[in-house]
Amino acid sequence: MKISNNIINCKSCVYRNLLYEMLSDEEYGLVNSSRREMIFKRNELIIQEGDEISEFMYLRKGLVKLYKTNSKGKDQILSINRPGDFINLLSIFSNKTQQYSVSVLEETHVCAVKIDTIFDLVKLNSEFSIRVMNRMSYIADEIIHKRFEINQRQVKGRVAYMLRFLAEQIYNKNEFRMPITRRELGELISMTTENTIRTMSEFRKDGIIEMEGKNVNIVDFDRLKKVCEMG
Amino acid sequence: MKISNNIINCKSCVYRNLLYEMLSDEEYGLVNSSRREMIFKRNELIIQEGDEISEFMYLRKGLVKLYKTNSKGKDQILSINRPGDFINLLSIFSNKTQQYSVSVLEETHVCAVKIDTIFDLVKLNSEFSIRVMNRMSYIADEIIHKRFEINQRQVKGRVAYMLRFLAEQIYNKNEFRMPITRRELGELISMTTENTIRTMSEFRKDGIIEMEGKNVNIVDFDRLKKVCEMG
DNA sequence: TTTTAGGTATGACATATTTCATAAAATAAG
DNA sequence: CTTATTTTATGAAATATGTCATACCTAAAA
Repeated sequence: MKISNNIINCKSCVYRNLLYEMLSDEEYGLVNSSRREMIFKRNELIIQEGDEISEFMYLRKGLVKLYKTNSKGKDQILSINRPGDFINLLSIFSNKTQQYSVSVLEETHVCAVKIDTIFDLVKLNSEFSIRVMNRMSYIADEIIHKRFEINQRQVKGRVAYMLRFLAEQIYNKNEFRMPITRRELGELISMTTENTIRTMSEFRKDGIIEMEGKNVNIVDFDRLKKVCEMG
Repeated sequence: MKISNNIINCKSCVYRNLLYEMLSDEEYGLVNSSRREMIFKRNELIIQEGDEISEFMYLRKGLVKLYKTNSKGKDQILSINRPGDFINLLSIFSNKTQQYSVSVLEETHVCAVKIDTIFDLVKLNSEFSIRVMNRMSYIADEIIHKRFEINQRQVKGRVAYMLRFLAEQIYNKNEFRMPITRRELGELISMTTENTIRTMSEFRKDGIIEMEGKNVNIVDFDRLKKVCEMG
């Protein structure tokens, strides 16, 4: 990780609308003065489960995974997050430590605002409070809903679901470079690496996708959808 | 459902400490004046996914399940909730409809406060806001953590985990009457009813539990724990 | 450049889980 | 109280998934 010294002006930030729009100039100044920006490279750890929470963090750029590690050292990925997502909002008001780990899939720029500032803003501006609650609600629903969808499918349906997610939500096109390994894909859908690889191969043999290393091209989206809906 | 006319005084309510402790007498008065109390019997539906959210609801007494229904009509239970749990707090600030259904396992008394009142309180009292966020955090973590635990186990481990949950968190004793059917237990751990039943029978044959209809007695808790930890 | 570690790939076999069938027991409905 | 429906129960067969072994490829490290 390195601290960025090329800090982009907040006025032009996407979060101005997403979270900070109701703040007065003075309140917005509080955010800026307690804010720092960091750059993380692939595989770096941004947040470790169990750490003290001292900053509220969100992505300005990049892609990360949010996950938990079990007692046997196995990871379970809860979500893939990108700019516009608040990576630790769900834990900030918990009076606990970080509940999830976050690590980097694609080079990521993180904005970090001191948590005390966030508490101050909540005290100063009730519109901001409500927006924070709104975002918490959204984040929780995203994670819970994704698990709900995954749990009712079996391997093929799960892989299809995640490929759709990547194509539709993350990259907005049918051809993309997988941001995660097959093992990580397995950790996302609670399946073994081998089965995940096998299923991808099967989709290739069936003519649903084309693959070359990490590059994936969904050539028969309708069939992918069907597999996704069948379970 | 029937409206209760024997409304218990809020001053003596467990929620006074859990959620409302920082409210002034005047603010607390707002809660009371927009509050109603309802009684639901087993299997009644308290909240239907998709309903408009007009009230903030929580249990004074009883036991409920919170669940989602998939496109094929199958339910997936996300949590079992009892007094002290806020059954729709996670959805109130979402600007959406109810995200989960809630139905009754054991006769339940529900307090319902108009959602406008909750918004007013958030605006009036920032300590209250922070407490609300704290509770949202807690609720989301509970659901997410439970799925995390369930997903890393196979049938035996899952059933063991839920039996421990019932014994340790819900009833505080090793002998209890199952508040859910085997099918519901299956919906809670994402397994078929048959497998769930089979696993319970196996635990009985192995001398881990005694069973008679819905009555369960965990006679070898150590072994149940071991099964739970093995996965 | 060579070495090393991790990622992708696939087969064969073991195990876990679902599905389908059937039946007794318990509970709800008339 | 009788009848219908749901719940619990179990077996056998089909299917899905995990495990172990092995190989090759790729990217990072020495």
